[in-house]
Amino acid sequence: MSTIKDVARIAGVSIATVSRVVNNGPKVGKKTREKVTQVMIDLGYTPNANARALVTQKSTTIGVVIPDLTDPFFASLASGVDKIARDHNMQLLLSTAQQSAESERAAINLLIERRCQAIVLHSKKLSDAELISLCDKIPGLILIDRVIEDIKDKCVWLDNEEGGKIAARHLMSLGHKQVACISSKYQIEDPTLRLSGFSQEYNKAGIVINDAHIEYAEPNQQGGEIATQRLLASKEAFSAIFVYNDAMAIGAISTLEDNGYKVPQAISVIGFDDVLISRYSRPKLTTLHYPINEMAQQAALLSLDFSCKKSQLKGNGYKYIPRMVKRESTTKRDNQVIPFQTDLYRINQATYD
Amino acid sequence: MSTIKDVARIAGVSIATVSRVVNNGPKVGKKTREKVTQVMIDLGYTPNANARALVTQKSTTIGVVIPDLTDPFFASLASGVDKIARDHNMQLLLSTAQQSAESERAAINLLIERRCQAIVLHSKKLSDAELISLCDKIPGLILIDRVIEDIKDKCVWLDNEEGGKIAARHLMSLGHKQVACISSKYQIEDPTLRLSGFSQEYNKAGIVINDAHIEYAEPNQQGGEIATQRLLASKEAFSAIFVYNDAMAIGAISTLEDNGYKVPQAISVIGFDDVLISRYSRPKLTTLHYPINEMAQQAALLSLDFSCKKSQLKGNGYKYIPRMVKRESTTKRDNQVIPFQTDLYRINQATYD
DNA sequence: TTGAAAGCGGTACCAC
DNA sequence: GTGGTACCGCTTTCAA
Repeated sequence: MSTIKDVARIAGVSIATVSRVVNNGPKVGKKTREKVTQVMIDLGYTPNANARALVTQKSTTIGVVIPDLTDPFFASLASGVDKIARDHNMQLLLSTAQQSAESERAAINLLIERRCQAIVLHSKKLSDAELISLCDKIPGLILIDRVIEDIKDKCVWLDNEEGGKIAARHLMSLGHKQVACISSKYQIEDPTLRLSGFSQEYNKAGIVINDAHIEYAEPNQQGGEIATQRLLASKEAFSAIFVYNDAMAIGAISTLEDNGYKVPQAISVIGFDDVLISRYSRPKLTTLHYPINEMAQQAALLSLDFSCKKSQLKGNGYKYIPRMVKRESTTKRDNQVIPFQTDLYRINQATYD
Repeated sequence: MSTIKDVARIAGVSIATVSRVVNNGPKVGKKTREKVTQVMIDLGYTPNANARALVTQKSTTIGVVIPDLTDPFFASLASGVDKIARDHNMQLLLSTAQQSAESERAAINLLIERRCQAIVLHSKKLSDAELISLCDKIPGLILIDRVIEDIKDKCVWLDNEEGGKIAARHLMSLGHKQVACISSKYQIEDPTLRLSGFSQEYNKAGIVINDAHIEYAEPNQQGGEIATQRLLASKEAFSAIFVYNDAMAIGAISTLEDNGYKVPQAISVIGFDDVLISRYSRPKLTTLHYPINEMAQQAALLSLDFSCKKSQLKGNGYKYIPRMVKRESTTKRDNQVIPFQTDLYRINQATYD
């Protein structure tokens, strides 16, 4: 691979001149410019971004740390950052971190070694303290999907509790007084906050959601199926279910219909996140939209700002409120339908692949 | 951000020694090593990967060019490359290219500027000739989802035609003699090959699929719905549909059921790709598995090989054959069911969101 | 076991 | 306008 020296030598000029041509610098004679350009083409010269980054002390990459690209949610997050990167003629450097503090630390470190100006970090395992000191070290580090009070101005997050409240209000407005919840214990914070907001809102209306109406399972489709089976087996009465996320909600619908409960006619189901699959399910899922792509873009922008030391002013960070997306899986409570018919219930021996 | 010089100065040693410590080089006194290590920690020293890349003439990044991270198919491709990158202590540098030759060219160029050793390229817009000369320039460049005879050894692709044949055999084995096809005109090659393989296999069995049984639409859910509506409106008889991809297949199922045709009891539907949503649909989609993640891993590995100049031997590249995934949307043709009842058909005025 | 020094491929300042 | 050159941070001989 040819270098700037090769170009200079062959074009019969100095490397300084070549550099000027490459960077569209001013004060280059037309003839010289043409000659150099031609040599660059002949040689297939491509400037070395590493050398450039070294001397200019700035990389043109934005780093992102996420657990897994395979999850459409995180893919969307990465995609949002990528959009901003492209808009600024930068590139995405991806660091995937398994769900462990050690791994997250390593992922961030790789980004720092590359001297990424801007870093968007999704971290669920690192402690607040560690994150705070990291933010201190890296001006352009922004936290996404997490809020830490001391460094709020560097956080972009979703109000999960408010999301729960919105879901509650939606179901209440449809006349649902007996509701069940499916949550998850396999993550921190998010499930708890969503559930808590939901309960609070029902409590405010004088309805207490007792533990018998709450099931916990793994946050995937199968988890939703299992939780729903348990809910049905408990013989508690309910006309709607608030589910932790869309995958679980789809599992819930599947089990409900297998057992003779039409969704939404007999039982309404509301999910959370509004991931791709929620639009493909039948019935299409009513859910709360998690604007992760938009949030990621905001985080990237913010990160760029901080890395340029522009934003020295302490803001309040960016809190997003999920938005209701009414599709087909929720409807008015129908008094004709008995929410739960014991004799109709049968265990559905589904096989999972 | 402190440099190797800072560490050397404060530790009272030369930068050469610090470098040795950083790289676990041999012949460093135990005391010196400890002292230097301590200073590195105190200073929060992180080696500069750009400087390293410059002097060692090798970057520790694998580049990937894809159209869009938001599409789970491409996310899975990127994820496969990322896995190999991690396995080799490297990182993923992502370059998204819009669907234009210009954009693909720019995306590749960014990767070359960064001196990526290995590049996995998904390109549908660049000409064979351009790709060939590019492969010539960049030893570690590997093409995925495309095969060019002259540089076959640098290609990793899927046998789409064979996929069509497999689908045909599956439907024939279930007794389906009257079949319809939904394809797409909005892409090159893939739809044509899949359809061609499918037809060939049916022809071989003495069944000709005529044009009235083939509909074209955009390769998404809505396209599948529209194509199916047209198929139904045509009043042609069929008991199964071979659909270009899973999203369209889900659209097809939706329209069929809305019009009173149970899937698979009345009409079987088979998709292609086996993307995430095919497992979440109801009924779960029978489809052909496109092992993109695995292929991407293979491509990354190959790329690494070539970039090390190990693989000078011309191989034959890697051709993958899609695998049948039987789920719920296909079943034996039921002679009791009249494949198509004209009087039952009604236009379904669906609204799309 | 350690240090001095020559680059890697650029940029940018200073002369001319 | 153009050229000379001092770095950027690090690796890697070669000597000591």
